Amino acid sequence: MARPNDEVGALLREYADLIAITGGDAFKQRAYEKAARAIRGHPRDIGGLDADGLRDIPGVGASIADKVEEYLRTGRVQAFEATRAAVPPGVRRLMSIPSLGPKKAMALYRERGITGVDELVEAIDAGKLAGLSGFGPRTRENILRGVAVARETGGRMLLDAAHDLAEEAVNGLVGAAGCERAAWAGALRRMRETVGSVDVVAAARDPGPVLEAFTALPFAARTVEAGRVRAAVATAGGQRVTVRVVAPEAWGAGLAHATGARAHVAALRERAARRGLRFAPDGLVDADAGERVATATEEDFYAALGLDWVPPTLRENRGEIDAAAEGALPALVTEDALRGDLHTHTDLTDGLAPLAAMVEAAAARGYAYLAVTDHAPRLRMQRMTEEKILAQREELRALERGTGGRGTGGRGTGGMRLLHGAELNIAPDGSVDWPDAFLAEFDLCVASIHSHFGLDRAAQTRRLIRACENPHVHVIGHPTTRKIGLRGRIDADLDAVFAACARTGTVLEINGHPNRLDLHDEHVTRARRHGVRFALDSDAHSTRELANVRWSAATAQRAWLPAAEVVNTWPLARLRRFLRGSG
DNA sequence: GCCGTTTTCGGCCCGACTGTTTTCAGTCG
Repeated sequence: MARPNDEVGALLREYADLIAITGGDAFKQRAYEKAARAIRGHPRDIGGLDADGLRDIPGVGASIADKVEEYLRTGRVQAFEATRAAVPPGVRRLMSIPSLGPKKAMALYRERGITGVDELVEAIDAGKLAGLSGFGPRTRENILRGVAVARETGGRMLLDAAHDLAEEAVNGLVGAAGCERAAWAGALRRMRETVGSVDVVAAARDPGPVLEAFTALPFAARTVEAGRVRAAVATAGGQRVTVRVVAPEAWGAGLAHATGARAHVAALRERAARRGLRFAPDGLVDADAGERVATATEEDFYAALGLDWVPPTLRENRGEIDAAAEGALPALVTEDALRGDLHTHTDLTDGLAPLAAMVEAAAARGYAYLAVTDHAPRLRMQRMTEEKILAQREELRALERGTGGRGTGGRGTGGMRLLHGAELNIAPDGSVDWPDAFLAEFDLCVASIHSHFGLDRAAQTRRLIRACENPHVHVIGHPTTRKIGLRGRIDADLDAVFAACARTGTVLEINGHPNRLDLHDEHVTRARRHGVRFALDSDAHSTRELANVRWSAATAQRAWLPAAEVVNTWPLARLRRFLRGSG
């Protein structure tokens, strides 16, 4: 893990789980969870902080600060070791299956000796859970379904984790002897929603020293493969990172080969063959002359095949090669084109940063506007009230005027405009929080499903369509509610929902949280056919997470989406007109 | 274990749903 904040967050989270599994104090467990979240979302790198500095992070007190300091100094925490030893690591992993919490995970271990997911599935198949209290047929079914969802991602990395690892690999390689350049490729560069292995390409005359440097990088726990021009390592967490070294004059072809999906590469290879060229991982070669065709850049490579350069997010063989041949590739929406974010949270509900900090961070991104959309009351745990959200509105207006806000010193927003909103909850019947008159006072409302994921198709479809038809609902947040590796999509007739969105002018969100990416690219493609408009949102719960729109933009690109169809690329005046229903 | 404009102890995020129970524990958002 690249960032100490993430590493320490994971450590504290692990300890919180272990407290829960071993039946420790629930408030202590919560304290560790809270500290883990606070450290992960902390805007500054904690690597250089001492115990005093750590204590300034809300949720981190003397005890946790000392433990974190010990960890940063020594790589371990003495006080955690005993608890760790009492629970096999696989038992904790059982908790990642929906419907299995700490109590059930521990029961499986104590009563049946189960210490991992595979063992659990075997035990269910063999009927070994019979008679175990709390594991009736429905629970066993839910477990098997949960495992199936988890296996779909099968240990693949989410985009943010893959990206951090890739950056670390590339940064480590560019300093290696003789390495002229290095870049990440593969599924990550195409921004597929999950990444099986992080693939890096390096350019060098002599591959030896580069490969040596690669297998010696700090994250490389063991070497999986060590060839003449290729190497692969696994991290301590079992994540795979590969590198291929190509000659500098073959850089373009090598990078393209390592980036494209198999079908894209195969189509390029055929195209090359028709031109008397051979496209291989190590470059492009004139088949007759046996001479390498220089491709110093990817543009050179695609040009050699008579093609425009294809953006990596399109390299899936979904028509991009024909489009590139005809000069008809689409102008894709980019992260830079975004003028604002329409779905963000503050510490008024479950966000980590105060309103003023979120505003400041959004302004630093160069946004022209920001919508603040904290949770509404039906998400009970967030304890939202009319009074609290109205007080937030006051604070927000004051910030915009440059006359206040907690700890801002009246700095205001640097010209960025603020939209006051909320993330409403779509009830099973399709209704949302708060009466119409109250909703009418918001600038923008996102509405999302946060409960009753198991309704049948007809009910779920009706539910979403009714939410679309609500004139106060502007955006449907994370429309299918899937969480990658954790929870499947709700069952709904999405085409009917998309049609309702188009008819009512309701925007569909492309949520950039790396474990959501919802809508995902294929549904965006489908929704486009109905004429729907989209919002690329971060769903940020901390200042750092505002950057999640990077993954939203990538997902949108994979659906060939142009900026014109993304409402938060529009100037505020046009966005407001659209929200009011006058398009 | 954290926290404090009701403060150094005694609270802490609430309540619905689910599957299983026969009156509720566990899980989740």
